[in-house]
Amino acid sequence: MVNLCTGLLEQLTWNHQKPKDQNEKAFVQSEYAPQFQSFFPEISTIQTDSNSQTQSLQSGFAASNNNFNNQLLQKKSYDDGYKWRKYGSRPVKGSERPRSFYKCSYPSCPVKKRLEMNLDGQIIEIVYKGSHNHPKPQSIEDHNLLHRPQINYS
DNA sequence: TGGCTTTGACCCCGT
DNA sequence: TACGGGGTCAAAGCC
Repeated sequence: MVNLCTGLLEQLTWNHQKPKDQNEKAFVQSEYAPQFQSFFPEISTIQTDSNSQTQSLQSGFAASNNNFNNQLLQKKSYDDGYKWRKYGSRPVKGSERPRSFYKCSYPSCPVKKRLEMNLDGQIIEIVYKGSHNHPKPQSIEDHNLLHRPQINYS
C-alpha cells in the first residue's frame, strides 16, 4: 500500500516534472490523480505548475484524525525514495502551521521540498522544487514493490 | 565520527 | 527607501 502510493507520488511529482505541453500535463492529471486520490481520499488537490517546475499536494487532513492515514502520509512525504536533509523551518505568518524545508542529500542534487504541517504533525502540503540529477536510490521497499506479484491493499 | 535536526540570524525580494 | 515575510545558512547539539 505504502509502496504503491509512494510510487504513484513519485510518478506524479518527478517523472512528469517537465510536461512537454498541455496535453502531457493533462495526461498527468487525468492518468494519475484519480488513482492517487483513490488511495488517499484526504488529498483534495494535486497542483502542477509546469512553469515554475513546482508541484504540490494539498490535502484536507483537518477533516481526518485517522492515525493510520497520518502514518501513511508521514511515510510517503518523508520517505519518497530519496534521501532528504532538513535545513530549516519557520512558522507561517497568519497560520499556526510550521513549514519545514528539505534538500535532497545526494551530492550536488539541487532538489528541495517544502513541507507544511498542522500542529498534530499531519502534512498539509508538499511542494517540490527542481528535478533530481541522479537515479532514485534503491531501497528494500522498492525492491519488494518490484518483485511483489500481488498488491495487498489491506 | 558522520549525518541528522533544531534554531536563531541573515539575506533577498516584493510591497 | 524602509519594512516585513519567506527562504537559506550555519553553529550547536543529538543520535
